[in-house]
Amino acid sequence: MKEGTPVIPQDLDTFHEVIRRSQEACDALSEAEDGLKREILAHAGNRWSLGVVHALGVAGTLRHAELARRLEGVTQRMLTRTLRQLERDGLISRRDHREVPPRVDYTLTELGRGLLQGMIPLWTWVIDNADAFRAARDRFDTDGGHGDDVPARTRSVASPVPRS
Amino acid sequence: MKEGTPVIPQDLDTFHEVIRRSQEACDALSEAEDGLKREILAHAGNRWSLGVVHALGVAGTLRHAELARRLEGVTQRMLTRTLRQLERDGLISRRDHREVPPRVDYTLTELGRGLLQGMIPLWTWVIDNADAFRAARDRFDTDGGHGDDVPARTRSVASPVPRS
DNA sequence: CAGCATCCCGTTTGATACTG
DNA sequence: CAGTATCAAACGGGATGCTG
Repeated sequence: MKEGTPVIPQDLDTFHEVIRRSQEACDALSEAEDGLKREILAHAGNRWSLGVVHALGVAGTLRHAELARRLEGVTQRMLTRTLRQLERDGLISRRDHREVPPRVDYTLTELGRGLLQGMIPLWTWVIDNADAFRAARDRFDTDGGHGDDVPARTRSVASPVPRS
Repeated sequence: MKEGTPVIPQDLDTFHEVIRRSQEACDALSEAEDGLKREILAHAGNRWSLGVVHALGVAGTLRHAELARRLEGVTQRMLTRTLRQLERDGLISRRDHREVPPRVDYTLTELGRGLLQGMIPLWTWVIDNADAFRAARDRFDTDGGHGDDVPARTRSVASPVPRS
């Protein structure tokens, strides 16, 4: 287990301090803000949003087709949808050159860059702990759910079918 | 517009530097990792996951019913679902005391605490820029989509119906 | 109290085909 | 090339009722 060591070495004290701060921040705001928070996160989890934002963050400006190529696997439909949503959220800006072969390009806004920056520590962390995630998942699925760590060990991995 | 000033004052140079670093981190890993990254984010956006993780982060350990009370609005079904998912991801750990009135409590794992910590800067940022988000949305919806910023200004706010 | 099963709805995602 | 329209599948999410 050469990866069992890192995983947030913070003291629990420090940890709760930080959480407290965020707690206050949340309480200081209305429910609407809390919804917004979750909404943004939800959009970020929207399957292609991350890829788009990241691609634009790296490349600066990209055309529709270029984005489609970089994400590879996305359909025009979903790409357009995603772009619309991101645009609506003010994360990217759309520029239509209105030329005869259509030409539209997208770029991150200030807001979009800010979000991307805010994301990086998080998902760098996710990548660093990818093994831990997989291990946890394996453990869970192998036990057949949490199984209950029943004293009588009748569980014996009856259902090898993971439902995810 | 007393809120038009802040919004990430970083230089573009610094910005691209940071993005570059994350780009390398991504490229250094397989597609599976990229999927994992998105998957985690998606789970985080799952409506109740955030609340559960946050609640556990603050309280340390909570029972099923206690969580239900704190989230208020969640159904047992969704709470159980969420807990299962989080458990599977290795973010929380479940402990069944197997007593006669059932008693199960949940707590964050090391991994869960790490994720929560990684989340905080992000969503603090979201809260800080809540106004900017709302403004962007207003702007977008009022224009009737991106509308095309057509030279002929025929748009004149025809559809006051926001479809979200 | 904890949690599972069932039904049921809306949204998201995708495959495909079509327009300017 | 950029975008829309339509259809169908998958999933999230809620309501309700039932177990141990």
